[in-house]
Amino acid sequence: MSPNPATDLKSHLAGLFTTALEVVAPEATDTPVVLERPKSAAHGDYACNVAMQLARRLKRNPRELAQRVIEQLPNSPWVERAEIAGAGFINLFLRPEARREVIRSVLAAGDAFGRIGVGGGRKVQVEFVSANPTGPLHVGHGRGAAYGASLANVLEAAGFQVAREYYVNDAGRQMDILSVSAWIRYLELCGEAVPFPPNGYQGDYVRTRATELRAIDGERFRRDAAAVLERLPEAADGDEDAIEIRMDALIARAKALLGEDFDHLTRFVLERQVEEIRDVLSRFGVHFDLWYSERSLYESGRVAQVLEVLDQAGHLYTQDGARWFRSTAFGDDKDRVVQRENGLFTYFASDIAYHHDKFQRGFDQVIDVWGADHHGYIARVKAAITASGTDADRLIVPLIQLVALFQGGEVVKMGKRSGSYVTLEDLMDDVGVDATRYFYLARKCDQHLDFDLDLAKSQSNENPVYYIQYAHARVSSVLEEWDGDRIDLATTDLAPLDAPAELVLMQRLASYPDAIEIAARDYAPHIVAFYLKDLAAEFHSYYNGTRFLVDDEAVKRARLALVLAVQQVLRNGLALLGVTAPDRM
RNA sequence: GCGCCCGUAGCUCAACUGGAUAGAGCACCGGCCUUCUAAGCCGGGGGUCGGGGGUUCGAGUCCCUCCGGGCGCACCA
Repeated sequence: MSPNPATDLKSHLAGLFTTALEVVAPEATDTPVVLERPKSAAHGDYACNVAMQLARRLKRNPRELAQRVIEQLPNSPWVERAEIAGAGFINLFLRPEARREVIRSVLAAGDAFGRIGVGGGRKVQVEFVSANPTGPLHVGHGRGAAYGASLANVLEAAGFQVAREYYVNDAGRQMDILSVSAWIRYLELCGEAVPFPPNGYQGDYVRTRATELRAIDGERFRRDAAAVLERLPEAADGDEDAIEIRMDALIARAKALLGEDFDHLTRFVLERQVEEIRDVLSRFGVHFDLWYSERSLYESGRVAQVLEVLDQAGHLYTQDGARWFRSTAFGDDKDRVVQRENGLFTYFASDIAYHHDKFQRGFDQVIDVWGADHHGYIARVKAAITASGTDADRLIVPLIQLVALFQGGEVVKMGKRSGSYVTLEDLMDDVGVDATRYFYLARKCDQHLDFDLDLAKSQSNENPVYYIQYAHARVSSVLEEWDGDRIDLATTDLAPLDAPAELVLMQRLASYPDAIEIAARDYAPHIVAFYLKDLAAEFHSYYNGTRFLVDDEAVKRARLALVLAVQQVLRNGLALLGVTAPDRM
């Protein structure tokens, strides 16, 4: 059996139209035959608009052409009838036995139903979350996590070979600031009075790191407060520039006083931070194949190497003491600095190296899931990819719009350094993993998201995710009550299924692979969420109007086969979303 | 000022790469539990798809313009 009978059926039907076109419009046989699933079941199983497309080219009446096409359609064992509708649509109605086939397909394929081949085994990388390890994940990161994880699942189901990756920004100044922040908290624990810098990381997790550091390494990193503070530049409250200068001095002082131990401290803090992020994401059902270190790009010399290559190709130049990449030659608004006047590489430089490395690893397509606030960055990264000889269209960047958190009707302000924000962990604990993931996914990623905490917490029972899960649990309950052997249902006679509600459900089941295909094509996992809601709605309606465990054995078994198939598809879809499919609720 | 995203029912959102009468949930009104889970079902009201122009047989969807909201425009990451 083919992994996707629905696709085979579709191409079979398209073939009928192609044949008809050769007779009706031999001069326009190249007109693409597009079959789509009508929104309304009254419009049949498939609709074709080829007559309307032809009408434009041939300047003829579309309904008349549609009639001619229908007359020339070869007979098919699957098609009951074709009819003209609206401006010139040709609607195909499948024979009931053709519709029932989907139940066999679902039950035979099981968890694999909905796995299709459009990806063709191409290698695609999905890099997502990639939040700085300088603090816990917040609700914005949660959205990227839910989106990226489900997108990866969807692509996998669509037949791509998917690698999930987290880029760890473990290099640069913000990492130094984290180290210094932890160090000062540590010094406090040791009894050294060093005032905490206002632009240090204020969160409690920094104190936790300090406590851990002291528990493991004792007073190894202790230095006199006087030595730490000696001749440090002053910074008045509110003088932002002076505060940053003082921080730089503090970083330099820490490195001078600690020597190699500074690096040791940094690695310790980093490791624990990443570990916490990994744990939270794991609890959220989000896993990665690779945690890629930015620092490693420097240590392996890749950054310098890539820049050398760009330089050789004439894409770099020096101005005002800095090294610039001529990104304007590749469509960017302005050229970008890759190496600063002080000799340090910019974040962009390591990102060039990182993307170069991604494509060198053999990915046909690379997907970077970014927050919408990074959109201005796309042009320069694409420019760098083009400059190094790779087709930049192979990089896809879905932008996740920001999440605004509401509580008590007020926007909750969040700041990383101030430590005042609601973490993803808080959200998961309050709302639950299933509801949180569904809530994030139940809208397009480029839609702003107002996350109402009060609503999510107090009315979590009204979340649509329970509606879908409930449908799944109801089937479990029915099957438990029946207490028969499910294996037998896969081969039972389906002929008794002919009620409208049953035909509608079968139609819906048959369109599941289409939903996967569209979701993968558009990088839109929310398509799956909406599909499941529709399927659940049709199931609940069926459930309320029809009793399954009836005396007539043949009818009972046919109905059970149908609802078992519904349950299977619900489970498959929920798995893509990272939501559990409970047997009881 | 320039760029990207968004604007659809009172609220939160869909609308399958231009299709048929723009659909759900929440909220509101009225019904349905002695029968497989009522976290459910059935029915009802509710819309200038931000405004205007254009392309098309056909526009919520594409183009132009204006209005409104968000986010960017560093030798930060």
